[in-house]
Amino acid sequence: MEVIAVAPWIYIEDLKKHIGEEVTLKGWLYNMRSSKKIRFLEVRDGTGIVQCVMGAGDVPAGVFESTGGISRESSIIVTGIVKEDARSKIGVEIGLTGLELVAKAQPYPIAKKSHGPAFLLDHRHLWIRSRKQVALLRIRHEVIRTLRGYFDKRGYVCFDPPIFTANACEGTSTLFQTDYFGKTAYLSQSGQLYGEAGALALGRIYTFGPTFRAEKSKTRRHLTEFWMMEPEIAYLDIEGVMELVEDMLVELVAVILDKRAEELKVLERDTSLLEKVRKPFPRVHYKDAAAKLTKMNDRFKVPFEDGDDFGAEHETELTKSYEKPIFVHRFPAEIKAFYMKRDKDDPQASLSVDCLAPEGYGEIVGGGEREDDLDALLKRLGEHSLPKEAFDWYIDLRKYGSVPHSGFGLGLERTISWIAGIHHLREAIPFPRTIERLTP
RNA sequence: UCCGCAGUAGCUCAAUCGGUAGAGCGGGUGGCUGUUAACCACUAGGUCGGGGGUUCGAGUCCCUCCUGCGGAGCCA
Repeated sequence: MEVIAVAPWIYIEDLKKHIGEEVTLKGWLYNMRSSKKIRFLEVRDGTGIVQCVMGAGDVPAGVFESTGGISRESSIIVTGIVKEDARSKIGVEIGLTGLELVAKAQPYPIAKKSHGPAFLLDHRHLWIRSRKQVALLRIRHEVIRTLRGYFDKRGYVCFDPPIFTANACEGTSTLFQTDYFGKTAYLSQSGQLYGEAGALALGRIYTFGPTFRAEKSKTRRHLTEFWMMEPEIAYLDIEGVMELVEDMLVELVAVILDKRAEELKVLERDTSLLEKVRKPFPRVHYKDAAAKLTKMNDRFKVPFEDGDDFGAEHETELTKSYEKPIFVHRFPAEIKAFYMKRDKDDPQASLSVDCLAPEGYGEIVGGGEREDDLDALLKRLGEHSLPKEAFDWYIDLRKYGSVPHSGFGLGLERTISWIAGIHHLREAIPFPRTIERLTP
């Protein structure tokens, strides 16, 4: 076909800066509607979708006719005049002057009408081209950029922990096991212990990377591979953690509302609920939360008892009475990891805190103050029957200039799901890994 | 590991009391100058998840296995 690529190549997101000009777009055919003498081509280029109008007489001889045979998702390069048009969803459309077919696509598996989740996940590599998935992945990018920026601006150092580890970090979750030159290695379930070493070296750090859990969880809130951001700060206490998490989430939500408004609209997110994410977030003592839940036991399938960890239904019920994220702090030490510091005013309680997102999205942040006393830490390791040798380096941190320190872990996909208002975590990551899914 | 739901055309689903397997989308062919999940006509497309059983007759009832989904536990 004819190539008339003299006009400058631009992206669809920048079209409004070029009204009245002839431009070139390089992308793919998202959809086409045709009649005898006019065709409407929806062209996408990764930054947006624009409708291109081709009248039979607008393009060189033969181009109009051959365009009719172009299948969805064929790659094309088009030239045309950018025009303002009130009928367009994005305010502009293109009057085509030329079209070059780069590669014709075979019949595209993803239909314009609905598909089931299994089919879509089997075609995830193509599904990510769809409008909503593009919006979600752009929000994911903005969340990552904003969170990193939040800590970078405040002098935190990005500190990358190893992914291969020799031992179970917390001794709780089931880990993925792999052969490491004849030794057994595990895939990291958290970078936190390494983050503590980093905080004592650099003052305040954050880790950001993938983590792995071999739990056989089959729910929309679980992946076997997910991303966590884990800040760790020397000389910070539990109150400081809550202030930090609160400030971080308020900034994050504000930035996404501002910079990714278009994407939230594509996802039909009710942003009025996000507008309410302002300081302060309610701080609920575990004891008060437990008392509240015990009174509501008639509505639970699994009754709640003081001292229990929250189940999903308890968590949801607890957050229902608030419009913004809440903190629940000072969980019983017994149900928390060995490294949690005890509350000196209540030795049964740990200086731990979870942040629960509203609308039933559940725990997005968990953290607290770490045990910094050598003897207490050794005692905890014993109580949890963890092998002391494997933690020698971690114990060292208490021998050489131990300080009170705190940190938290933020689950990236859960945070994205909440902000974007999506039903299932698996759409918040390009290629989700679940118990039954290793491909694509 | 436990509980629940589902599996019918490439995809999404329907099929009454057990009685000749259908529709929409997608594909193909043709029509249409403002469509926007475009529309209209025609057309091709089926081992009803596998195995066994009941019955004159099974997509439908029974048993069993497989696969997927949702939830619980655990967690972010």
